[in-house]
Amino acid sequence: MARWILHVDMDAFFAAVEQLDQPALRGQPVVVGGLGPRGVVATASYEARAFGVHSAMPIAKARMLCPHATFVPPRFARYEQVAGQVREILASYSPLVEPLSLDEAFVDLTGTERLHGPAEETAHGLHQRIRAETGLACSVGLAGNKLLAKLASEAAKPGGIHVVHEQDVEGFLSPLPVGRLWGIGPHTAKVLAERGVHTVGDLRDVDASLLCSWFGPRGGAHLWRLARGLDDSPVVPAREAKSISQEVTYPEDLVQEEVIAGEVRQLAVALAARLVEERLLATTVRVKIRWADFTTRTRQVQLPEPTDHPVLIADEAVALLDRGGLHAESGIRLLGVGLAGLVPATFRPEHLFAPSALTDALHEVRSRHGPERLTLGFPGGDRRLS
DNA sequence: TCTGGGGTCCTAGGACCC
DNA sequence: TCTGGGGTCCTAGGACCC
Repeated sequence: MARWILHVDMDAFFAAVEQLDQPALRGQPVVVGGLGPRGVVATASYEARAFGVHSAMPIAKARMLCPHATFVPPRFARYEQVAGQVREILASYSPLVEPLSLDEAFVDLTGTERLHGPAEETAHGLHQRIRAETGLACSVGLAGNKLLAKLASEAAKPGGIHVVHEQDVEGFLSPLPVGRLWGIGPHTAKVLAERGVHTVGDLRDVDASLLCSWFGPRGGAHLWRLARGLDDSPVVPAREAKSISQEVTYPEDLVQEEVIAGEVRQLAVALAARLVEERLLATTVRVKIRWADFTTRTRQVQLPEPTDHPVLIADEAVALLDRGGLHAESGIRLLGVGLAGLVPATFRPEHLFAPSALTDALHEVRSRHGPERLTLGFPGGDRRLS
């Protein structure tokens, strides 16, 4: 069966929410972003974009380009609230909704025709309902897969609907610059440009074997499919986070070792609190450090067993800093701590027994009575330790 | 105008085991 | 004596996304 995938993208989301909540800002240039000396633009309203302001631009430059804009720090809790409203609307059309970020989502409309009518009508209805129920504009793309649906919503901006039918795929893709394709960033775009490939049409004309010689067998095959608008990746509703992290760029570079260790501890403790909140344990601790000259290093270590213990995590993070000579020679602008290898915190042996004592006891019983002898009861059922 | 913060995925090399 | 090949785990870095 032919698929219908819809992509919704809220227009200038953070800025639009600010304009919604503060009517005086409507029709005015608004820039949402970090207001410190090292802040960057998260979202600029269309009025601000007219002055050349765009996402990821240093706030300092945005102030030069558009000094009369209103600059506001982000209010993520509020954006989250509105995003939830939008997700609820989307969920009323299909059980398969995949949020990509706060302001974007895929909806699989395949097979929803009997309930909601043709996909194209659904797209219009959904577009209207978001406007009516949230007061915010969005752009909607509709096509046969995620790759094309996302490109279609971009073509629909601002505030429109764009449908890409199967017979129009080649004509739709050909003139687009390769960098617009999902997965082709600045680096790949540059490598392609050096080889005379600028548009998706150019890319389609490159031999598969040549692409593979440039980007390896996997990368080459991937680009070959992208150029043809081929993508069979499914719309995946909720996915578990694989890692969590927290990092800070300091207004001024840090140089004192004690201060740096203290900051890393603080980040580690905050992350441990998130673990507890989300009922997770972590097995990998990472630190990230960025010097004044922007060189960046990471170090990571595996823990002997999963934990959410703040002191343990903080100790490991600080130890990682010392290992591999991550010191403050030239001043440090960013510190980060990350946790990975996340597992549900349904069972935490370290709180019942000292870990080594537990392990020893298990060995003891097994060696005497055989491996089948010992099982432990879990809150979620009866799983055998191995 | 010096370049955020939250993530995901891929690659490459080394250790280690069989 | 100077030689293997595959599989898996771990670490570090980097590209990419919003």
